[in-house]
Amino acid sequence: MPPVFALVDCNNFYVSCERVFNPKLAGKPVIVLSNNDGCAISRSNEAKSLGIKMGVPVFQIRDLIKANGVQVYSSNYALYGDMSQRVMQTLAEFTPDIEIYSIDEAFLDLSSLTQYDLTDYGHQIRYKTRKWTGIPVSVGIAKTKTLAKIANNLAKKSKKAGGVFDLTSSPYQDKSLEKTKVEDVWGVGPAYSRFLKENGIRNALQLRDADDNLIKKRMGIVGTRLIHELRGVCCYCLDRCPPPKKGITVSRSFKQSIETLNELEEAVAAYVSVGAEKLRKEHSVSGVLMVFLMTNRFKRERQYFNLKTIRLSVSTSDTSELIQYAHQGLKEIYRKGYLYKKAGVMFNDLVPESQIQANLFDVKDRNRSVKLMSALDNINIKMGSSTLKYAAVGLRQNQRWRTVFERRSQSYTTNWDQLFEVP
DNA sequence: TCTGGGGTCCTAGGACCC
DNA sequence: TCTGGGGTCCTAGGACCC
Repeated sequence: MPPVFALVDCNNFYVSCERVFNPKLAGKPVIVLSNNDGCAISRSNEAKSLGIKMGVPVFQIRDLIKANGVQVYSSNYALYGDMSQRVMQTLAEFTPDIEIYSIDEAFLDLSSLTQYDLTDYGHQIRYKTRKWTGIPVSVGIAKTKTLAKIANNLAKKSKKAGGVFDLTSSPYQDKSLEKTKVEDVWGVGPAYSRFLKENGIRNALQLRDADDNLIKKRMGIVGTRLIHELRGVCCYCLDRCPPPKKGITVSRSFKQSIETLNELEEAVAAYVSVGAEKLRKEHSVSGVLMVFLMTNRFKRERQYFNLKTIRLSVSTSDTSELIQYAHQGLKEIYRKGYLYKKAGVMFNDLVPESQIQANLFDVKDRNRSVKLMSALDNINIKMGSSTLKYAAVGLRQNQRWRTVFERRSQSYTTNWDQLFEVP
């Protein structure tokens, strides 16, 4: 049975989430911003038409926003995460062979359904997802994941397609690839794009028919797989249960730069708290902690970046223990006299908590720590996150490092106090 | 004034060992 | 005139993704 994939992709996902709970936004230019309301990271089609580019800093488009009445929202990850779950649950109704690829995308294996009209099936997926969740999606169908990506792009662009495009049955396969710019192919970023164009390869069709050796030499095994996928030879199969995470990072920019070690310690303690909670949710412990800090790379002032790696004698997910290690590392890399713009922690060498290697000289009561952490997590799940937190993150009044979201919508679906109200 | 955050995979080169 | 070879492991950096 030859493989057939569908890629289901939510249209302008964050903006679409906002629209579900605020129907007045339909047909208007809308954007959703990154942390600290910094950059535009999701744009409605109307906003795209105004020329608002992905990732553009919002201060650069102030006038455009004002002149066109662009609706601007801070990001609301609680809302988007919850809406994503609903979309994925809906898609899972169609087939158990589903790979959740990102917050707004999933691959479906349709190999066993080829006796049906797949375009028709795609429309059913679209209809049901819209009806059950309010989120519009596009569906691309093809013999490989890379081709399904291309099909999905065409489904979004073409008016005639109506949001669904089946490349397996299309008589215009070569035309479709020819229409796709090489930089829009999945796996071709700025560096490869430049190289390919230098060699006269401008679209997906030319890439498909390119010389294997040329591609192999500059793009390695990844490039070889890429052109095979374009030829319809499947190199990436469906991953139903993705492997456990290899690392967890928590980092934030500060709206205003900060200078003192004290403030950095608070911020880092807060990031460790978030990361350790993620760690415990995954039932993992970390063996290597890294802490880093940096100045503002967009400024011309004196730059500084430093990172400290700490190997833990016993892997752990205990917040207080990890805060201690992180603070110890931070002290080593902190230099007085710089304006710090960002800091973060990374947990690496993750292993399942059931496989902790004991250390002969360990002095910590591990059982007590596990009980304490699970009590902490339970309270925060029941009463809302950060109901209980470590004093090391400081008092609310003077947290200059705290991320701001000035134009955030309500957590309509995840917070009892902010549920959607029918007027 | 104001510029996000979190991942994966691959490769080259060095250290080390036999 | 002349300085082995091959394997493994680790790390840093590059490239890409959403």
